[in-house]
Amino acid sequence: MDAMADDRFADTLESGHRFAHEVLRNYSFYVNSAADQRMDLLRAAHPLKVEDGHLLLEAGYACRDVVLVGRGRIRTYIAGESGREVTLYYVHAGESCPVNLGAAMMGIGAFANARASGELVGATIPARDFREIGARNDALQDYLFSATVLRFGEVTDRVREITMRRIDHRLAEYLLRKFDESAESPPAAEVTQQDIALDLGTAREVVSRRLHELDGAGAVELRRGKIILQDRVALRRVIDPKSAAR
Amino acid sequence: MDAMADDRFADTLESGHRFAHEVLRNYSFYVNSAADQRMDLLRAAHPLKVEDGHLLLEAGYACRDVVLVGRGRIRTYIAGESGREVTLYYVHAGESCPVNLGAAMMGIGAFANARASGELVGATIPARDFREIGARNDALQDYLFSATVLRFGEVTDRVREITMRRIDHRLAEYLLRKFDESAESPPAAEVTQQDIALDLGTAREVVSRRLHELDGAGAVELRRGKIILQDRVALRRVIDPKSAAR
DNA sequence: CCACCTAATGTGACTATGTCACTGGGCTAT
DNA sequence: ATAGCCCAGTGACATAGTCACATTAGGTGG
Repeated sequence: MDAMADDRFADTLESGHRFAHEVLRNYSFYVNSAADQRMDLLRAAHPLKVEDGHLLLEAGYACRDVVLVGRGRIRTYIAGESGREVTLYYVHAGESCPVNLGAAMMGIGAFANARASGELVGATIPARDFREIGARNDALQDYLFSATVLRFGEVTDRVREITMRRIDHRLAEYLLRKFDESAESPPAAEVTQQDIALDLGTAREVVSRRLHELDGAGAVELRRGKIILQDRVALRRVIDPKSAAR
Repeated sequence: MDAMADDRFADTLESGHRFAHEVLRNYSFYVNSAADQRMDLLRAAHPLKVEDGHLLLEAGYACRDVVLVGRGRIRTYIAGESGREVTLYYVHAGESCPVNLGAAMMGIGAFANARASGELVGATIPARDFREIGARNDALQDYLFSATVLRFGEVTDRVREITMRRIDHRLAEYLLRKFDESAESPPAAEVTQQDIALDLGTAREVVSRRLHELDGAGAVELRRGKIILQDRVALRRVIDPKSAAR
């Protein structure tokens, strides 16, 4: 379905379905489905709008709905009793979360937790309906497998990072990524040290100390809830002493 | 297909296919497939027999075949340059490895390494053929998704263990599992400390020290390449001081 | 049986990371 | 202003990983 055909199609929908369509159009399995199957999906979808921090999945608990993201993102993480957490990955528009898919499609308890990270707009489809539609939809079957495998890869990369790399390297890399996403100048990352700790799977105190090293080296400037880039080269040097380049 | 029908079916096969059948009969997608699709799988399968340690998957490299296990097991793990490794999971008869499936079905590089752990007998199916057969086989599609999701759960559990639990607890649990599998009396685990370290994702030295604590506590007796259970209750007490029970 | 070799194990010293307990600063809603 | 709460800083200590060697149990070939 090309963009124009898509727009014409959207115009024919009643408003409830139009909203679902806006969410679903991000998903390859929807776009690649036949028209009648698309309608089945639209009919099964319910609008979803939740605020920051809303709990979507809890480890050990089954879940009734498949969640599709239209705007915002979901953070999937594991939590220990001590309050420490490790972010597994973020789910953005057009993506999905195998923990959610697995729990919904297979009727098993979730392996991890998931929360809205910032305001989240999307749609939910009852697991029952999703299963039914999936049973006769190859595009959806393909999607289930490939989406899950790709996340699997992300998680194994996570394991590698956590077990094999030093925290200061991972922190520097994390900051570089945030700075690249920043629209400010100089680039700045609007995150608390706690946020960083949760994403890296370490303790806030550790982040605090490493950040002060980076500060001392003149790589960054620290503010409350904000970190400002001072010297990109110095920051790169933490990861690889030779690559002062770029 | 019930057991008797299965035997009759096997008798009709030529010897090459009979071997593949012996491997494939462990797999739900094969058992649940229609007869013609089973034959397609048999025809595509090649026998596989490799010795201990044989490398089956290497991180970053594509792989041409889907591996099916008939006897023995495969260890899937990630490796750092320092020689440390973390076992992600073991693949037994009738199971499969999403890293393998993903790399083969999607033509991408493997996320991790895999080696035969002990002698391995099974079959390989060229990725090309497996993809083709999969495209028109719902049982196979289902299997791909559910097998991958279940491993996904195992790996997230791994992450939880590695990041949230103390090594001595994990070690004690590991030993208890090994002892439960032991046929000897008193139960004994025939593993080197290095093996344990790789499975737990820690360093051999750490295992050595923790084992000596357990030895000192009278929980186990240490031998070269072997650990013998002395006091199951003491071992349990490491994990949970209260549960002296059982 | 013995010399020799090697994989497996033992250990000290040190570094890196995580935990605990507490301090203090800045922001916001009364 | 002021109470309360995030957010951040820090010392002291516990746990885990690294590095560099020393030691030893078993196996092998003479």
